[in-house]
Amino acid sequence: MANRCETCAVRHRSLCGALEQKEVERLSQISRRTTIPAGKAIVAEGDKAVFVANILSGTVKLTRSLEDGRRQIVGLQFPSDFLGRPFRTHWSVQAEAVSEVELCQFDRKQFEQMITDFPTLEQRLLARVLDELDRIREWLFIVGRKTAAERVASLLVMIADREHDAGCGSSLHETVVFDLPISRSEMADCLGLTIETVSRQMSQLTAQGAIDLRNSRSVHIPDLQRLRRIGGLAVDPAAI
Amino acid sequence: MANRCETCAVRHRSLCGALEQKEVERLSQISRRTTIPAGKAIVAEGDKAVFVANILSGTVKLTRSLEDGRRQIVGLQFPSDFLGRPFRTHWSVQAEAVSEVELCQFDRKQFEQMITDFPTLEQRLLARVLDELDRIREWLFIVGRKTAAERVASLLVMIADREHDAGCGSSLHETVVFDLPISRSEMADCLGLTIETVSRQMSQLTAQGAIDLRNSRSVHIPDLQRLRRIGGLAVDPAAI
DNA sequence: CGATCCATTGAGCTTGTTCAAGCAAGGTGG
DNA sequence: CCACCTTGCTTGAACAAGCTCAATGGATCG
Repeated sequence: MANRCETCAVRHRSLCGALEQKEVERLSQISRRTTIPAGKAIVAEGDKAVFVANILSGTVKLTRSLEDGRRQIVGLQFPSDFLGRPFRTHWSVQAEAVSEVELCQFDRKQFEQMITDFPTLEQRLLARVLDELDRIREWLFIVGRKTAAERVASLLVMIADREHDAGCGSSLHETVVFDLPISRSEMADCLGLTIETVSRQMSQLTAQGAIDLRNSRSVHIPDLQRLRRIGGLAVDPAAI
Repeated sequence: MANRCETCAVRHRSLCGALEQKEVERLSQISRRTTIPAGKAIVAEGDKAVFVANILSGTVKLTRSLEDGRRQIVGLQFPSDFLGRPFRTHWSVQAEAVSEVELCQFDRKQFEQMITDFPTLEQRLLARVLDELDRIREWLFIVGRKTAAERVASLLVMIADREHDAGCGSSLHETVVFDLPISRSEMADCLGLTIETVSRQMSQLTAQGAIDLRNSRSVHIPDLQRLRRIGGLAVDPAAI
């Protein structure tokens, strides 16, 4: 398997998209694919950071929790996202597979060497981390200051955006249909709410006609802009 | 003023600490010092990103807000912290001077060029952004899942930690005295609470003897570990 | 068909908000 | 120097958003 990167589904959207042919080859040599079953922890808070990875498929949640069971999801990651902490010896969050997850792993130290050798890689990583910082700041705002209804609407919009993030500047009043990658309990942990409150808000959004649930996971959004408005979000999709 | 960096108060703690003599000189040439009075906005959400900066003195708050007045502080920055968004054309948050602030500004594009030319600078920046990501994830957890009392205690601990972050591994049960850089209203905006709730919690912490207020800004913490426990934080200072 | 796992719904309660008043410290001007 | 504001903090009482506890409903799976 000289260069499986050539057939990688997320090759161009991921970090690796920055690299030249020759560089990809070197990266390919230190990569290792793994599959993690749904629900399994990938790493725990405090674990030694031995690897970093690109997500090839599936959804990963990053969580922090207290001994008494309170839990907060501090990051949701999707295919092509980068998972890991270069230049850090330990994980500061737990990472868990929400669905079955395929990873393209690299030994952390070797990856750090790659970063040092290939500035384009480092710049792309920096840009990604800055993006993530933006997103989590937005998230902090949502959790800190929005009502339950606004939070749930915001989460749905965010997931809808990230699910088909390819075409971004699409038309107003667009219709979106997608499967929620996460359960009600995980939605609650994202939003700093309880399951029950999330459920009630979902029901209310349904009653208002802002969303339409085929089953509890399958969401139909007839008018994304309207949901954005309910969530108190900028109506301009580019603002994210 | 050939090289004012030599006398820079935050030289070694800031990004620039990574640089060689020759590099510092080049950076020095593109730097410009400015002073911003307390309470004044440095940049607004959506502003063009024309500069980045190191904070030399003072405290900066990063905020996001809704038209109806709801506001959330999504970052507090102190001397030696880096302020700005390299590789981004616009600001995604408002930055405001909490106290009078001195900045060491660089033209964004020139700074980006420096980053590209000096990998050590880029790596140090990356490490900083990763640190900030960690901190804000911790923050999201606090705002999403902790009670008012825990939030206020956590904030006090965080500020105490950052105020005299020099000596970190100091003794248990240590005593700390410091001035709050922020008002009650800003504390509330950090924590997703109201002024009144913050005030009540401060009173309660005082009643419990966990803190001691000379005046509303001057905080005496007789036992930092105890306050950590009240805040539901790990008792190990290194865990941050 | 029961068993299990989520999700939904209801009723009452708690925490933190809202609204309103009071208080202390620091100007300002007569 | 003292009345008068202003500003920021504190405190109280009533209220409401979201939580807790409990019951019910619907899938899916052996």
